[in-house]
Amino acid sequence: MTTPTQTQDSQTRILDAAEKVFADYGFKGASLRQIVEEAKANLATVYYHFGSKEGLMETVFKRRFGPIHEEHFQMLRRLEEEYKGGAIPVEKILEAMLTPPLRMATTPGKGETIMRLIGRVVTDPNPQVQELLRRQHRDVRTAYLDAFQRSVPRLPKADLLWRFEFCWGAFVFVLCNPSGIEKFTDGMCKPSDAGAFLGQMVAAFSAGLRAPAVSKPDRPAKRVTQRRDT
Amino acid sequence: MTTPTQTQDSQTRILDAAEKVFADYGFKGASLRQIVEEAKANLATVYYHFGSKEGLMETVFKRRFGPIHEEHFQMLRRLEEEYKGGAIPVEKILEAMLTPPLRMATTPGKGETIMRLIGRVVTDPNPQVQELLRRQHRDVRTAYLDAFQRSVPRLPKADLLWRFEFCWGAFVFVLCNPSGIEKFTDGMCKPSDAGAFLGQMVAAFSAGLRAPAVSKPDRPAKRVTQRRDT
DNA sequence: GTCTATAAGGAGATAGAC
DNA sequence: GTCTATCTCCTTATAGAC
Repeated sequence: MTTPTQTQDSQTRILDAAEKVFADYGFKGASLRQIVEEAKANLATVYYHFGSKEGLMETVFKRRFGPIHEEHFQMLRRLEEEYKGGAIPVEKILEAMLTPPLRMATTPGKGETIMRLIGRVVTDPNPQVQELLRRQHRDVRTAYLDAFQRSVPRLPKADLLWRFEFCWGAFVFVLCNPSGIEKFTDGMCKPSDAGAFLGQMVAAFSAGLRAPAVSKPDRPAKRVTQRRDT
Repeated sequence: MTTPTQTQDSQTRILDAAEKVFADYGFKGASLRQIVEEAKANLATVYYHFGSKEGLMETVFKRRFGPIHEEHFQMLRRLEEEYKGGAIPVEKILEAMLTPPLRMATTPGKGETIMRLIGRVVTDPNPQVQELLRRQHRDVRTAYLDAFQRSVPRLPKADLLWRFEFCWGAFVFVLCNPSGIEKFTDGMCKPSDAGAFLGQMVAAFSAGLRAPAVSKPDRPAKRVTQRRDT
């Protein structure tokens, strides 16, 4: 046992500090010196543990986004079992999609920081950041898109894709600047209240996803054994 | 007349270049040296014309956001005349709110850059940037919120505010990374097609705004001349 | 493993010649 | 008005003592 009264090891302190500073200033805007000052650690320690600024960023992301990623699949699998492969109501899919990040983003004490980190990362201009993120979330994305497609089968694919992007965009926009949202709405919207946030998202986007189609209907998949034009 | 065959003066070249580099890398991520290289201008020219990096940023924003701001009010005023101060359909308000930035963001040649600039700026972590932006758009925000409130009077204020943020968030999320959206949707969503983008936004969010309420009904404003509890 | 000292380069901003 | 040279500060990263 190593000095039981010490709060945390330097590695964890640096990760916590990095998470905070990245959330505040973005990847480029955050400096390692700010981070180690906040962490009460030494600059060289960062390089010893994480190799580089980019390595630190990867570790910061993995710590939070890894569990979210796993829970995403768990929740969707559970829904698919419950509905036995049939259509799942859009409300349930939306809940399953938004709950994992929301749960992580309301971790006691660090909730607001994690919330802002998610929003910051998703909208970060740095291609390194974008690549890292999209690579990990591509399979989640397609899994949820498939579920939605089965749930609103008559909605053209293009419409579904637009509305899916809108939903995700609205969500991360609020995550980006939760205290700003609260301020500009005179406290009537509190993103820190995960239940209210989720309820509002589900209400708005289940209606949005069920709205009438805009595009022309998808051309149905060709049937090999049948012909229409004879 | 000054050398008629020269394409543009240095001021304009710098503004164009800055717009591009800010859109690509954000305010902090963009360096003046990158900008002047792109503009084929001299570093000192930036300071001569704009005073500082922040001054350059302000000018870049004003050039694009000023006209958008004016058109916002024009379109809303025209709608209010047309409907003589009564309720305007939410579809019309949404159109009036999204058309000015979309028109600007589809300027021939520079459309994609301006689009990304808007998205980048709105989600930029820098407080300077945020302050500058919100100060100019606060009055537009309240004007459109008022219009929506009259259009869906039975919707609780809190619900309206949430949905308004969702709408704005979805919009700027797409603006942030239009080519990414197009790529991840296999070309089925083209943000550069302003008509399609607008149509999809209006369809999704007019339904979202008309969705059933989530919060309890607002307490009606007190009437001075009347009492309910006697 | 931990820390100090420092390298090497990029940033914003300015002085001063022309 | 325009440009070169430079100042000063801050950045990521590393070498090497303990």
